[in-house]
Amino acid sequence: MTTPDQQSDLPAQYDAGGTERALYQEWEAAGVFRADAAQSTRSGGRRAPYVLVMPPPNVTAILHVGHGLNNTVQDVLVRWRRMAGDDALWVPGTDHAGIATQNVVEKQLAAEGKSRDDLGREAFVERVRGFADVTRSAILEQLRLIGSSADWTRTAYTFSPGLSRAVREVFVRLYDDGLIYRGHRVIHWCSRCLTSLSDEEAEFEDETGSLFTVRYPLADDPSQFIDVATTRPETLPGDVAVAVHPEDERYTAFVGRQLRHPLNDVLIPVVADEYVDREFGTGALKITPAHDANDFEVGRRHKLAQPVIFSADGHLQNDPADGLARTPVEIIGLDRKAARDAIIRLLKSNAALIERKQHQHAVRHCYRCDTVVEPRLSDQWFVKMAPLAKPALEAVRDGRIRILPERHEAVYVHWMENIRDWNISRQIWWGHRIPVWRCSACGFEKAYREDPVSCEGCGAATLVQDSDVLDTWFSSWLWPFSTLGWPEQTPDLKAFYPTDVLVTAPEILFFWVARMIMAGFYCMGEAPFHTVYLHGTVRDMEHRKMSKSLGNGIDPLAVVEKFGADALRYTLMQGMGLGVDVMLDPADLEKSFAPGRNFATKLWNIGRFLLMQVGTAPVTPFATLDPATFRSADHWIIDRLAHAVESADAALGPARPADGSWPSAERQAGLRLDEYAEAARRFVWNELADWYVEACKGRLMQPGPDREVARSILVHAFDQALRLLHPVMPFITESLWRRLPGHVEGSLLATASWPVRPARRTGNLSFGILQDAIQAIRQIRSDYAIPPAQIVTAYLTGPDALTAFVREERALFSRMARCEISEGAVPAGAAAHAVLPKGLELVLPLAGVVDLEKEVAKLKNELAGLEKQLASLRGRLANEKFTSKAPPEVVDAERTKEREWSARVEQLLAKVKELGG
RNA sequence: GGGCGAAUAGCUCAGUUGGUUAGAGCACCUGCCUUACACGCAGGGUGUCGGGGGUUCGAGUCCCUCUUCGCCCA
Repeated sequence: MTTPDQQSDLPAQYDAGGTERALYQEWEAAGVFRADAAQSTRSGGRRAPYVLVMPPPNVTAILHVGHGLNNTVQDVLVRWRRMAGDDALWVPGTDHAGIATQNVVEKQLAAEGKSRDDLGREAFVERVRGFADVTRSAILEQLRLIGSSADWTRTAYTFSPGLSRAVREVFVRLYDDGLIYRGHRVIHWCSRCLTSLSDEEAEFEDETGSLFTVRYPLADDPSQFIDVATTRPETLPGDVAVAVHPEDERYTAFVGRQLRHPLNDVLIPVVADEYVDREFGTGALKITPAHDANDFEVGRRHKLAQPVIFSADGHLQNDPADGLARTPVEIIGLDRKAARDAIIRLLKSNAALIERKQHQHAVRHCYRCDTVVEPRLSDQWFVKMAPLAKPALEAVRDGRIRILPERHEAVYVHWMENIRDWNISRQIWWGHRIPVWRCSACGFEKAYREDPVSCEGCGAATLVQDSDVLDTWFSSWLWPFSTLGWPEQTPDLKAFYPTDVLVTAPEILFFWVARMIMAGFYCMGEAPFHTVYLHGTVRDMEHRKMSKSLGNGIDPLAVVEKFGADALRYTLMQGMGLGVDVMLDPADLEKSFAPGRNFATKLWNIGRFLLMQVGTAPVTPFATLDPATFRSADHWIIDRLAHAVESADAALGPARPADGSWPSAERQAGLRLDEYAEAARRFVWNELADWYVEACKGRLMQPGPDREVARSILVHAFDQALRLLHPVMPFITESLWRRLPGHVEGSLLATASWPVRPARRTGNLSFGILQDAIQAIRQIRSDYAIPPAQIVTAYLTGPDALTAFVREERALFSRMARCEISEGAVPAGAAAHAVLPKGLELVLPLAGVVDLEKEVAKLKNELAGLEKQLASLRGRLANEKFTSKAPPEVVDAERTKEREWSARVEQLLAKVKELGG
């Protein structure tokens, strides 16, 4: 019964803002998010470890809705497993983001009119460190506002002393194993960031450029020439040869002869090389070894010079080591764009430019600043990847690691099979400095775990440390174990490695995920996780990625502010099929987040009503109820609960492979967060609220044993529903759960047990008949526009067992259908008819309202559709080929269907006849 | 240029080894402020499963082909 106290305790509107912060603090204070290494089964404890490592956001980042999505997925998983009794750990942290962070600070300096060179390396690094220390915690703080239940006591940072030690340790091991080498190679160079980039950091963008045809005359006979096609005339000064295909008859006579370069008169040879594509352009290729990776290889094969004709910041020069004046004086010092225009002019004046036409091609850009990448010859440190890739490839092939959605596995395998060495040098200052020292006296070189004092080779104190720093990913690839203390053999490392699921975006499959797998095998001898879950991207209504430059982003904290964290989380999860992008409208947050907001409000109202109806008096524990005292609705809701728990479990799990490797049947199972959210929502809204709560309304008004059964089951079903929903809507469920009668002071839903599926009851499941009857009456009411306030009367015919059952539940029936059941004989005259399964019929005499013709037409319409289907079904059953070839169970099912349809056709025919149709 | 994938309701997507009258959410239409909720309740499916061909007793599902689109890689 309602008490004034409770009503004031439960405001009509759920106040997310006033609730969430306090609840979060309560969880943290209670240590809910802290994992205990000693409890892990790997440490002799009794709980299975379940571990996620958070993809570390950049220190420069602020929370965007992509982070919201990524972290909500992880939080749902970790909260689910925590409730399921696992030793659940979610490791949070941040990434020092070398190039990005250095760029931000350099911009700050530029605003002050300074450069990093003005400060010098040490002071600059200190300045960046100061900046990063301030920004680092901001995004983690924001993650708390969306409810992330990460273990903040274990917060990691790629540039912390501990993780830096891990970086140095793995560098030295790889160096000593011969897997790190320094190479003189053509790499991707960003002439704005002044650093090299890995293949992954130099991203392709399609561009419309030009394809130029340039004429190179023979040195000893200027009347003969070769026309060469190029997209990059600015590299012409660096040409050292022209290559043709050895089997290209057009050029056979030229091979071995000298050409006069049209720009600088330098003599260059014609070489034959199979790399040349005869179909492309003129079939002749200019070779610029220092500014094209393929040309570099061709140059090596033919022992050609490698002049570097661009300075580090992208201006034309003569290579000081080359000795030849290849670059015309008047264009020295021009940047690449100006150089191109100038060279085109020069070629035109020499009549050497033969043709210029539009050309579509993919051009690499710096992933940080979007500058066009310059291939450039330089000394860089590389990791030899093939040996590392081998076990990482095997693990995915044999199912120790699965990648969801499955199609990404093929992408992974393809990349791994064609893996290229990894350029890990960056010519910047913010990052882990390469721990290699070289003796300027004797040339001795070695990688050191501890800074050396003097040269091991000659004893002189002339060691100099390499000036490059490491690619940031060289620290993030250690993340699953460096965060747990590696290379120390810590209790955490023992208890929590390997981790379970890696949740991230597909864009960094190669950058990060693949490399983590390789590092896991190299350092730990074991895969770092058994599942890679690649989720979709948040996009706007035009399917564009959300980005700062487009201004189409959504601030998740604004959403939290407006609708609460639960609304944000639920909306993201319900819209997120496996690998499917989430579409949100930045211009209309109301509409975008309506699913979460509406459901949160609905849940609050269900709770409010249910708790008021049930009251505070003690409730009989569900487990002690005697099912013999259940009404049909009780059996039904328990059955629906069982189904909901089963669906949620099937959508989320299995949590891990049973034997260390995924059997093919489970390889793509689970992690359907949208299906989990929908299963829980359906139970709460469409079953518990729409039917069961309504069905209980009458029962709760009359004291007695039946009221106690209803109270008990209401409380039980709602308790289970809140548990089911807690991972996706942690705040509102927690605040409702503690108000349930019988709640033990101080106990938290966040640590309550995950629902266990009740045994499916085979007993009384006849509630469905009532639902059919109620819906049929509602439909008739709607068809004839009967005002809701008007109570109608129905006459019941059909098998005795069914009519008796409906009469037994007449109170519920009349409440939900607003329809009384009459005991008398069906009166003559116009009436509406509900023809239900199993021979049950409801007749509603609605004098003056029912249109007999309309009624007959409705029945005939249904009859026509059914007869058509039945004819096709009978045709199939009459086909001897079908009955002999189809599996017996299929044929049986079709026969059963034929009987049911026939019965309904009979019923409808009789009805039409009765109505004189 | 190479690889992977997609095309099902207005939108975003499910649809298991081929076997119900092809489903869900959102949107939409109609009627309702029915004593928790209009951020709600009740009722309603709005579809040539991209086109064509084939295999089969049976195809949204398998094969071929065409068209369109997306992603990754060079």
